Amino acid sequence: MSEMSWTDERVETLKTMWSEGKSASQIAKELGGVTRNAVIGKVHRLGLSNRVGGAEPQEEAASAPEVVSEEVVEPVVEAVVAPQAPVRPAQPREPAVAPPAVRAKTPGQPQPPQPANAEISPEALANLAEVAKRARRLNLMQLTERTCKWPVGDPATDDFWFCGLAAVPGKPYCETHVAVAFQPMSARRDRRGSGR
DNA sequence: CCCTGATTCGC
DNA sequence: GCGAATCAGG
Repeated sequence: MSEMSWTDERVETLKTMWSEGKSASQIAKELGGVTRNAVIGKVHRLGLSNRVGGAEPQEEAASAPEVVSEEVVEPVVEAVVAPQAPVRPAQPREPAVAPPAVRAKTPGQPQPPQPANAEISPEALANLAEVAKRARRLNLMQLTERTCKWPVGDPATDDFWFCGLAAVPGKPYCETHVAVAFQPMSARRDRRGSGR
């Protein structure tokens, strides 16, 4: 049944879809009975090869922008982020408890327990509270390679700072924070008894 | 490995 | 003219 051929109608569909930026495989699927190679081959024979630029328009989804006008290049000034914003630490060699999962927004809300304490050893927890007092409370700009970059508080408020104590060489945090950030997998497992 | 289009060449 | 196979690239 069906000698699948390039009828006027099918060619029209091809032209339309191709000009709309659809990929050869998409068109082939739509037409049915042909492979993307067939579509590409036909496209070339029809002379409507390159539509724009070259090959990348992988986009296209539910919402089709329908670009009918010219493209307007507007200068976008990206926000200049800190030199080495450490909020998302370095390489948790093992697992590492994420630092005080810096809350996105929680204005006016105090943040007593920084990390989800449930996973931290009592010792570390104690030091944590104590070190908070000694913390130098540095801001982003004051951080250096040798300062502890453990974030404290809500970044959205002015009640936000970094520990700033002497960091362990090679690590982004001071000893106390390294202890909570880089916990061996085993240690964490031990501490969590229940669950699922 | 998934995908894209481009080319080749026997049919 | 057609399109599978192949190539070149992301």
